[in-house]
Amino acid sequence: MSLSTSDRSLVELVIRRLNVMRPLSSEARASLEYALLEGLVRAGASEDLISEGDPVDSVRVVLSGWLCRYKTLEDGRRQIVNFIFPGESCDAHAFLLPVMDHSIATMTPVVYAEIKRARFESLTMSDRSLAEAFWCETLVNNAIQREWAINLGRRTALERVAHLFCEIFERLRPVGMVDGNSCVMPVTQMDLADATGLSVVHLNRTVQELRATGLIVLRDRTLTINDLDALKDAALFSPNYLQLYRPD
Amino acid sequence: MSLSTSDRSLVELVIRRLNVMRPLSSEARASLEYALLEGLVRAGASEDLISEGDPVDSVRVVLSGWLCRYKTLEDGRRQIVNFIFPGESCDAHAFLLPVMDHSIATMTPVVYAEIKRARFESLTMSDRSLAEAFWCETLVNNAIQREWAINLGRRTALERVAHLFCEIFERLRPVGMVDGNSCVMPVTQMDLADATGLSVVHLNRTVQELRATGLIVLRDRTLTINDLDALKDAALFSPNYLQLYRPD
DNA sequence: GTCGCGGCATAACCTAGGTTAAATTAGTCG
DNA sequence: CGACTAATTTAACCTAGGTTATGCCGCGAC
Repeated sequence: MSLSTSDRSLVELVIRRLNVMRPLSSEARASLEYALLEGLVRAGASEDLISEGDPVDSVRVVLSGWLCRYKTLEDGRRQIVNFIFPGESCDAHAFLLPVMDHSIATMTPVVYAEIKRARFESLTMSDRSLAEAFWCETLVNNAIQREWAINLGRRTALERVAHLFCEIFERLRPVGMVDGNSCVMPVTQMDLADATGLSVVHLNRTVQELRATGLIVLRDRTLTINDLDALKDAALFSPNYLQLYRPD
Repeated sequence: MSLSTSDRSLVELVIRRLNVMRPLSSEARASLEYALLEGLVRAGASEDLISEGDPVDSVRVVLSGWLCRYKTLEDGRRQIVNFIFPGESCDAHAFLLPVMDHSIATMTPVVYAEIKRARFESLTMSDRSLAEAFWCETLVNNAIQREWAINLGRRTALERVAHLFCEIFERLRPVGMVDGNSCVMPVTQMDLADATGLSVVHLNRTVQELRATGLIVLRDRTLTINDLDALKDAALFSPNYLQLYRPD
């Protein structure tokens, strides 16, 4: 695939983000950059990249676009169990288990880098900090999954939606994808409903309510949060679980 | 702490279980066994072993008893986000992140082995299969967490409770803790409610319903599943996500 | 242009599950 | 054994959120 300047800067972004998780040696950064640039792939919106039951033999690192992990029940009920944002990897280490337990779909057009298992393992085995950075990502993912459990199990509709907006905003911020108090929101209300365990109708009602109270503006696929602290209060949102900042 | 014959057999059980995840070398088994026997600790029921916000510097491996991971909201709402059963480890690798994002509490008296971070890391660095076995555990945990998301977000009360019973049964089976079609159920309905995102009253109603249809008997802290396949159907339960059996 | 379709919005109605309260039973500590 | 307390059960009532339906808007295909 042909490389553009913007692809290169996206790769920089991934590396900068991993570097925040664990400081990477310059060799690690260089070899990862090389591997990423070599495996660039583009995909359209609403494509399944991998489905529940599929075996895995590569790692995908997202450079741009939004994806989601989801599971479905036999009768069609669908639950989005997590989003995947630029800079994050799809299935680091998933190849350690025989098959996928969930599916991954694109929600927008995406650019990602695909690294074959053998290549990925030789990268991480030759540099401990790189291995740890990817593992940290997996651990944070696990923490996000737990937060979603309490979101789905114990928060009201309003709190859930507010919480999701806070989380999206805070996860997009460190990869430079928020602009002031706004960020893109390139997904349908159907998707938001599937992520919050609500029906589309009630999701819509809830968004109306958040608009009416002036907490957010959601228009033209853009989310604007007028008062982030107030939204966090409404959501009972506490960002610790995202582990965005190392203490040291 | 003094060792009993039964402690030794519990340690065997942990090692057998990890060995199913990844075949372990005999040296790995021996050194792990030694580390486990050295760190035995007992705790009573309803004790917090570690709380949200605490730093972590050891790994606990459960030999007997039930624990749960939970999160709470400021106003007291509580969500149990997962159970921890004998043979499983509490927080393998959690020390890679600065602090805990959730709390872990005992639900019954427990026996566990505590391995300090440095010891754990030297164990896993000297044997790749051991490291992979523990990582697989973390990955399966992640998969369970996703299944809980769809459980909380998209299943009805009856399906949720039935699903939880199926999961508990299937997770206890490989560690020899089911007897025919029965297993212990040493937790209160309050706990089951917090795990399924229901109120205690409705949890009770739902259990009554499962009893009335003859699917289960729940009495004297013992769960008996009369027809496991029927219960799985009622729950839309599919055990893939537990990755209990390696394909090979 | 207009046909068709996907996404958003709103209304009317309904039900699964929450809440409150009180009775019953089981367990624990003297 | 009796006194407390924690856990279960049941009942009455209520509300958050689901369901069904309908209209509207914007957009791509032709």
